[in-house]
Amino acid sequence: MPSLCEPLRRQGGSARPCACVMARDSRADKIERMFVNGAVDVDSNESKWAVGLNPEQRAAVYHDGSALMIVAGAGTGKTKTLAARVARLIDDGVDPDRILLLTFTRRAAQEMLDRVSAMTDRRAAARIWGGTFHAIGNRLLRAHGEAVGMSPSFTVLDPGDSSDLFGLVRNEGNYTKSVRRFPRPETLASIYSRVVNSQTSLTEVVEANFRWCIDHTDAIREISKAYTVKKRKQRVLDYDDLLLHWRGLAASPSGGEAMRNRFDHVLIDEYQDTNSIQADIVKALCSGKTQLTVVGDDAQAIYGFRAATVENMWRFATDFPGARTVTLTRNYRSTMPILDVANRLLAQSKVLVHKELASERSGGSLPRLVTCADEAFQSNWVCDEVSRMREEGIDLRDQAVLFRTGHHSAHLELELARRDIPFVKFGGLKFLEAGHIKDMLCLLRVLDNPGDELAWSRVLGSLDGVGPATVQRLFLDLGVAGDDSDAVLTRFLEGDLQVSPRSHDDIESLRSAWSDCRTVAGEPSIPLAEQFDRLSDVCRRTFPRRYEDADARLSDLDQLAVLASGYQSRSRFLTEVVLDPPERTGDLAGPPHLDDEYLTLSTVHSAKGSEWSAVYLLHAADGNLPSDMAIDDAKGLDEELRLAYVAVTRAKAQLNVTFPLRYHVRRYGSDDRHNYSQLSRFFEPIRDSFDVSSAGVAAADDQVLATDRIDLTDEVDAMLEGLWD
DNA sequence: AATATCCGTATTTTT
DNA sequence: TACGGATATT
Repeated sequence: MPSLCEPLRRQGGSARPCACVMARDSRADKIERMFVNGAVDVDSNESKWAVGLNPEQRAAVYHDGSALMIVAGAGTGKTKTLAARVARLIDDGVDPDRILLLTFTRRAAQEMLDRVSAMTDRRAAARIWGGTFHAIGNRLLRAHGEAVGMSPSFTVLDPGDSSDLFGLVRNEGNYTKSVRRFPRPETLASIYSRVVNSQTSLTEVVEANFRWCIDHTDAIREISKAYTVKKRKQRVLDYDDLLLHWRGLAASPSGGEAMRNRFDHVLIDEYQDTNSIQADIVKALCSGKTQLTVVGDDAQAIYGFRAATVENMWRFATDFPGARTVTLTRNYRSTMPILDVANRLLAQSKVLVHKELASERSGGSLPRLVTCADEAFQSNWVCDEVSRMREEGIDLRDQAVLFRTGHHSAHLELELARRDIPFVKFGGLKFLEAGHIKDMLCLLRVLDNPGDELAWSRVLGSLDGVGPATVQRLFLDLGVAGDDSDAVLTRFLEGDLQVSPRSHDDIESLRSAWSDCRTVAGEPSIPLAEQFDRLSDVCRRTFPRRYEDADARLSDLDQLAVLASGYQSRSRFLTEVVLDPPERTGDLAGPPHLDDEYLTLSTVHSAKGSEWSAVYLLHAADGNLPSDMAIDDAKGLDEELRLAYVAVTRAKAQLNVTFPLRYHVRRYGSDDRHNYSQLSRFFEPIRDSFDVSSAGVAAADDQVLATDRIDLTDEVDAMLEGLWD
């Protein structure tokens, strides 16, 4: 729908359209209040996306002609601005199929698209290309990869698969035998990934980030090469390959032209967390007439470990001559006392030019800093406080507990469970890592790509009476490593297999299920949901032997089947589930309870982009935040500081920072070895921005006595008991 | 050749 | 705790 500003906007970026919209501000404010109250019955002459934008946001939304970088501090309405810009483009007549919206997570993409579709034609919004770099890369490679000699039917390896493949290569050479402490498969995979993503030499990467592996550099080089060869042969791509091949496609003469003309607008969120390969892709995409918009905040760059570099932001004007920069500093999320903490944290940075955030919200109570005697006091304090806030009307959904690493919440999780406070944890273990999930996915993967060695070995190894040696022999007999992968499946289904007699039943079950599900002439014979049913039959045979809790795992498969029923094609499902696995642990634990009240537990990394009324930051102790692994390195330390910044800026009204004085040294095990810790060096200098208190510290001596009394009583009782004999 | 059992060792963050 | 690796047992 054409807005009143249409003719003026065409002139691009002038002050006049702004003035024109500003004149309607009081009405816009009223409409925004209606939005907030859930009344969305807006006058149809109003462009919904224009509602409630401040002058800087408006400038970003209306900008036209050159590349645009929006520097958006925390809570300054960057999602709103980007979504409004996309909606404006659509209303201006840009073909939504020619708009590409790249985000950091799938969740962020979905949120953005939801907001866009609320502001403009819903059907148009649904046609936008939105997703992560990896997901979009996957989609484009399947569509255009053939132009550069790629098979469109590649399989995507999840990070676990990559590690397994490294493990395979690692075992084939005799690396582990010669020397002690050879890097583990996951370590090899992360070194490799780091090399690829940072585009620096292996020697440099090992020296800078994996010093403890330095003696094995040559072996790592060999293994990495062998890993690459294996991937190519099996027609599988890992996460990094999706970016590398996309870049290759965009740079190639044949594919590049199609890429440059594919989109009219490319918009990228969280630009501070892109790496140099992603920057190359962006440059290739936007070298023609395509218009680029990026949004980012160098103060929130927290993915350096993944070779992301804020340089991409700092170099933006050089990379894209004539680019315009718009800076958003008005914070609509947090109260000023919270922003004081954020500002004072950022002022400690050695690398950032400090930008002050100013709150548009009045009032607000002082953030609290709580020194806890130990983890138990910390968990108790948080649970008490969460419940108290809930009684005061702040839903659990509007509260979150944040921490630096996944296991920092372990103790709290137990206490929450004990008190029946429901929670979900983000950023912990991925369900893809569960063995039984992999079992099922591998059954599907062989059907999808019979050249996939990893999937074959997992499936074969799960059969009764088949171990490593038999797997090896079957590989040879079937020619799994050969060239014609489809023939491999035929040989398995129809050929004579040399296996022990006790394997026959399992093999027959597998053959029968696979035959029913097999793809014939490009078309699967039965729908995906039925394929799941048939393959579950195989799992029903193998699980009881392999897993103690076979029943629970089988019912997980039912959940997975529900997830799968949303997809028509097997390969689509496999790819999506690898690129976008359910994020919350427990997603498969029971029926979906999305509407339930629950408290959010999240790593700081996974909390990026979210906000809650009340935020609790746990373990704000030196060695945890900053992590002790980053302490020697100035760059790493600065990233930890930004992590603290991201954490505190998630809070809207109530910020609580806690740390236990006494904490267990060992992550595992039940011994009582512990250390005494100090408040994080980031928070120590700004204590006076907090309301400081403690939990259990003054009463520590009493506590010890109380414990002693209990022990003593037990002893006395035990002694007395002996007397009755 | 497969499976059971025991030992020793783990460095954060995620697409 | 959990997993890889080595050794013992079926």
